[in-house]
Amino acid sequence: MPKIVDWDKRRDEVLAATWRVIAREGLQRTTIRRIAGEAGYSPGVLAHYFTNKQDILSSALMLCHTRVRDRMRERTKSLIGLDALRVVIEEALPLDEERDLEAGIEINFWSQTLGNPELAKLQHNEFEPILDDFRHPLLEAKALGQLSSDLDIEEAARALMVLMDGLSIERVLFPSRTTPELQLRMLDLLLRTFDRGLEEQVTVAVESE
Amino acid sequence: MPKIVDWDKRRDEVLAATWRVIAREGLQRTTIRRIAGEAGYSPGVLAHYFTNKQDILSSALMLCHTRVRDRMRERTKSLIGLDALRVVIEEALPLDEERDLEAGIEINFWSQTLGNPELAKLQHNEFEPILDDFRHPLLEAKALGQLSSDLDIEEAARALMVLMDGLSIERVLFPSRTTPELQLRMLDLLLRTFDRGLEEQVTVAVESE
Amino acid sequence: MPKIVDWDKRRDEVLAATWRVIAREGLQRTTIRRIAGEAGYSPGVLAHYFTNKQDILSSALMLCHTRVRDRMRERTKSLIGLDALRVVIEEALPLDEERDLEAGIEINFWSQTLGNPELAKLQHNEFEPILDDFRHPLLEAKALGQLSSDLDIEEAARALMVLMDGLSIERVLFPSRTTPELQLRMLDLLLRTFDRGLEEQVTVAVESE
Amino acid sequence: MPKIVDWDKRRDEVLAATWRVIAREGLQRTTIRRIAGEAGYSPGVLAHYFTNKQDILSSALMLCHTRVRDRMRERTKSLIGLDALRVVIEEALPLDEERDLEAGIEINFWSQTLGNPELAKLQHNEFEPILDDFRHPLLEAKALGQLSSDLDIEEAARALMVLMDGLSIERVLFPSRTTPELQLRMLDLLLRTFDRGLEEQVTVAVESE
DNA sequence: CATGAATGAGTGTTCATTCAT
DNA sequence: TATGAATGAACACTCATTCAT
Repeated sequence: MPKIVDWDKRRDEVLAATWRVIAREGLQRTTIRRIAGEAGYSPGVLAHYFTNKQDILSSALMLCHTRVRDRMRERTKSLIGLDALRVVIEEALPLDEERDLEAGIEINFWSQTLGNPELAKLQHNEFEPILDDFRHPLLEAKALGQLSSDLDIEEAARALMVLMDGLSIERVLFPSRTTPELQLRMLDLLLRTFDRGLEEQVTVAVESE
Repeated sequence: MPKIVDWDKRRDEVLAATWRVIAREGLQRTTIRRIAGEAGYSPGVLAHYFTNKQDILSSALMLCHTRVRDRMRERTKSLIGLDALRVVIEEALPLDEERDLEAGIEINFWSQTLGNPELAKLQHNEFEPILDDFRHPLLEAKALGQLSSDLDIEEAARALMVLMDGLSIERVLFPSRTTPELQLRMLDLLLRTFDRGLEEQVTVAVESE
Repeated sequence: MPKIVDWDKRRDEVLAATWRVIAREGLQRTTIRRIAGEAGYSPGVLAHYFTNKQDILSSALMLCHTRVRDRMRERTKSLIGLDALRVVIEEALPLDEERDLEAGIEINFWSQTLGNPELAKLQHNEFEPILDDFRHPLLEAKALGQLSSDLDIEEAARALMVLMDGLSIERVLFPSRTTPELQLRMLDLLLRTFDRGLEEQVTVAVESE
Repeated sequence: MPKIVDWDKRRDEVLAATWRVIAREGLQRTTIRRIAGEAGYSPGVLAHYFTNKQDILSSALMLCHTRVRDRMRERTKSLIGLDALRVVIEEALPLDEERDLEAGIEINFWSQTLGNPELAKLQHNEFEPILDDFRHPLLEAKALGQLSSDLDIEEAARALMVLMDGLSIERVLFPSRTTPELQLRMLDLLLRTFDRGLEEQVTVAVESE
């Protein structure tokens, strides 16, 4: 009877080790040897579970997205509209250690993506699903009358995505200056513009003159 | 009779070549040999003008910042307040090819920074000056009464910085989906929140009920 | 109750798989894993039937020789002299797909043999038996008066062996230029020199002047 | 003033070392490290003079052909016809240490060629020139009346090529049994068949009955 | 000053072999 | 017996760096 290992469990072990190495050393210094060492295996063993380094890295990035999205789904199960939106965006922002790590992983892949067609394709495939995560609660909220009826959903979703990416890189590069509190203030600033459409604001401003 | 070379000119030539290589090949494939080849020199000559590869890369990043800042200064010489602010932020956003290139360079360095204390230090040193570029016209505009008197300058400056970084990465990763027009709409969305402080908005909203 | 496996059958299965892999991938790309996969077994099982990779390869080469010799024996059972000789040499030449394969296997081992004492010893042990396959029908034919009485059997046998090896490599490297027809013409050229000894030819030539 | 090395001389040094390693270890055990060590350089230096290992090996094979052909040209400068033919074929046969080495190199490449399209193409390109080396003196000799007027030059040239390859592999695998004397006897056997065409032999044979 | 030859460590990857199950 | 997980060395290749010229 041969030794049977849980394939997926091993893969997850290796990917977890990959994350730790990326977070500690940076993606450029993330080598197969270091990953294997971090996971407690010999370098050759990775060949059993991944076709090559690219596979490991792509899987690590996918795992990053998957984890975030799983948490979003989990925490928004019984929420709708603005409540759901807030949870979604809060899961995407680097507000605690776990999400700091995820933000660091993601950012490490950005520059890699530029010269790597395979990673570029993966990132492009992920674009719409991520946007959907924002679009869906936005649509709900608008339907519920929680947001301005003039709100451009596409623009709002992109604004959230830009905020998420901007805060991620600033948190990672300047952690002490990009506290969770600051991030939430920035988020509030943006969300408040959704409340009241631009035209309406202009109208009110004119009236108040 | 020793040949006298223009030290700074040589350095700038090399750094320009470095940019071209980074833009074409990505930072990971940017080698000393390729930089030297691009600049038309032999690999060994770089040792005369830079202490090592790290020095070249750091200098290239500094040059990126310097260029942006020089253009900001040039174009805001005769402007103040909101007009200056707009020029400053537009120089920082990837709205044309030149700034696309600069955004690409910058982003290439982000992941490098994580595992590289020297680069990290450099980035930290750059933090305040960049923020100052936003603070200064904001303060002017506020003093001129162009912005809400309640506006938190620090928060506004950071919000601009976050927007700049967020739009930079999205432009680089998804250029066709992050057009100059979209960027300017996002910028307007943010700037409009500066016009009218949050409390005021709330007040108005309450009044209109 | 332990499972009883047919040892020799398993070995033959593995060796057949080895041939297929060598023919498809070349000896250099012939790995234990690929052989095991081709045979439908796990990599580790080969250790039960062979001491190591070298053993597998040596056995595969032996099988190549054995097959040729078995066919020779089978087809020459009721033949003697020149008739037997022709069958023997035709079995050894790459005149059809099966023998093309065998020639390819053999040639793959040639270069391996040079740096591999074990294979070298095996090839040396095979030298005399192969030569015997030619010697025996040659002796018969000479005794039957089918060949020149001056014929040096040793030289003739070696000439056949050289022809066989030369045609094998040319067939494998340049198949379209080394057709079965060409091979048979070359064979006839050689066999005709056996018919009439050299001295006799010279004599005739002198007489005809 | 930089250190200037003779590029071609270095390449030849490396190729000579490559030959020695191939002859000693076999092509499969011929690694870049071993070649570099044999040449007295560090492994990395080979990258200066060759694009990759394939380049080294292809060049080594080409050098093998070039050397043989150069010697042929040199030694046949003042010879024509049968005299030239004999020199040509003797330069191609492994009759001394130098040509033993060349034969060993050539044979090592045979099996490699099978799974290597680049080498295969090189071998195919070499086919006709090699054949020409035999064709040319054969045509001369025929024109001079030194060979049978019925001789098929194409067939004769191929027969010489087959003999050369066959004797090469036998010399390399069984050096003690494939002495220069034996090789020359085999060569004479073949050359004599060129003297007197097949039809003539048959005619004479019939007449003598 | 400038060259480019040379170094040697480090990369991803492959693979024969071992061995606990 | 049979499995396939695991090892660790070897591979070709890349590259920052050094240094004699």
